Amino acid sequence: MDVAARLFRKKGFVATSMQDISSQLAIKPASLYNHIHSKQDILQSLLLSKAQKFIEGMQEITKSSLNPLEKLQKVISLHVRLTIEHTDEISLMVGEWRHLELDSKEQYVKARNNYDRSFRKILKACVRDGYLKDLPVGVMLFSILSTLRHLYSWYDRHRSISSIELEKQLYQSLVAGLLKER
Amino acid sequence: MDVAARLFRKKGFVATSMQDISSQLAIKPASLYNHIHSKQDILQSLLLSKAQKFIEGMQEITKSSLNPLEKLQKVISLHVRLTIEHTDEISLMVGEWRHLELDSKEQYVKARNNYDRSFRKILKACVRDGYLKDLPVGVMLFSILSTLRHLYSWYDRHRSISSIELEKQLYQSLVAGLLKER
DNA sequence: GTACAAAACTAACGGTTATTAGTTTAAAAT
DNA sequence: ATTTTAAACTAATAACCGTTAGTTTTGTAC
Repeated sequence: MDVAARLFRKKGFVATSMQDISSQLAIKPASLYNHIHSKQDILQSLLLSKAQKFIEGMQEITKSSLNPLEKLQKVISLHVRLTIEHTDEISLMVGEWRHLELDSKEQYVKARNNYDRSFRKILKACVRDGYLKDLPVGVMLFSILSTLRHLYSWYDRHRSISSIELEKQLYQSLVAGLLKER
Repeated sequence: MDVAARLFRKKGFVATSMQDISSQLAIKPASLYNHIHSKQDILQSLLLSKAQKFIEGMQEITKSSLNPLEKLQKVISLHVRLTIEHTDEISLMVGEWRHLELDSKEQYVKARNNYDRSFRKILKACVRDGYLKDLPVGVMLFSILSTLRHLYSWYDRHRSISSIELEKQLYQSLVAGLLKER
């Protein structure tokens, strides 16, 4: 799975052949089928398992008793942690999910929409409770989310940074500027 | 080229066959070759021509006599304009450039690096001249740039918004929070 | 040492791919 | 009306794809 994830990321799912994967493992393509059911199955496992981690992380944050701003901070922290731990797979969540088929695709999209909705709720709560300036939440959400989603590409070029430092800088860039002076 | 761009965006370059393209045009796959040299050529034309537009836009801004903050504003405006005018092609610049081959790939990467460097210079100048808070410019650049680069996906779901309104909201979300009070 | 299971192998399958060569039709120019 | 040019066509090619079936090797448990 790790080899596949790395290759899918580098070449894309469709451009990666079973031959590519098997040769990295020093076995024949057909031998792969002793371990997996299909190429599509690899993608599904990779994507759905990581999507699940985001959902779980978000659920934990949502049902906590933190204030909205602290929740927002926790979400950033969640993205940073998962990005560092599963860089390749996260990159697939951005670029290769459209090659999922049927049920798995539907399932994935549903999970992502659900996640986005939770994120939006937190932002709205931040505005409602006076933590953030009263700006249109749509572009605000998009801006924060697209930065967090593509973090893997930045992290690749700055692997030496600590997760704590990265979280701090992201908070500075994404959130601190939107704080309401109180 | 428009049909190809739309299909490349929807299904990905590799997953899009010449059959896919030709059938949308109601001709046979082989007939395409009266107009183009290869599938790869389509991608090259699409990507390099739009990359050129970004380079040109950035050059014009760079050599203008505006102050750094105004330049930053102009760059946002450039992204918004090109995103609205060439939504499909811009999406390819994010997701399909890795399927470029040899020279064209090198050329594309070089152009993008060059663009990023110019962007960074503007940001640094903003900090130097006291327009923006003195934060690490790396994450700041990444955050702004990744939002602007993926704007096409947001724009798709909000096509009714005016470019001026979009620019204003982006400025609010991305830059206003980083302004130094003076 | 023998039995069993896991995981490798070879060989082959039908299907799709981008592309070419050669030919015919349609449109435009003279 | 004739010539020229552009753009469609048919047919074929070689390469590669994911996957299956059947077989052999390898490692483990008794």
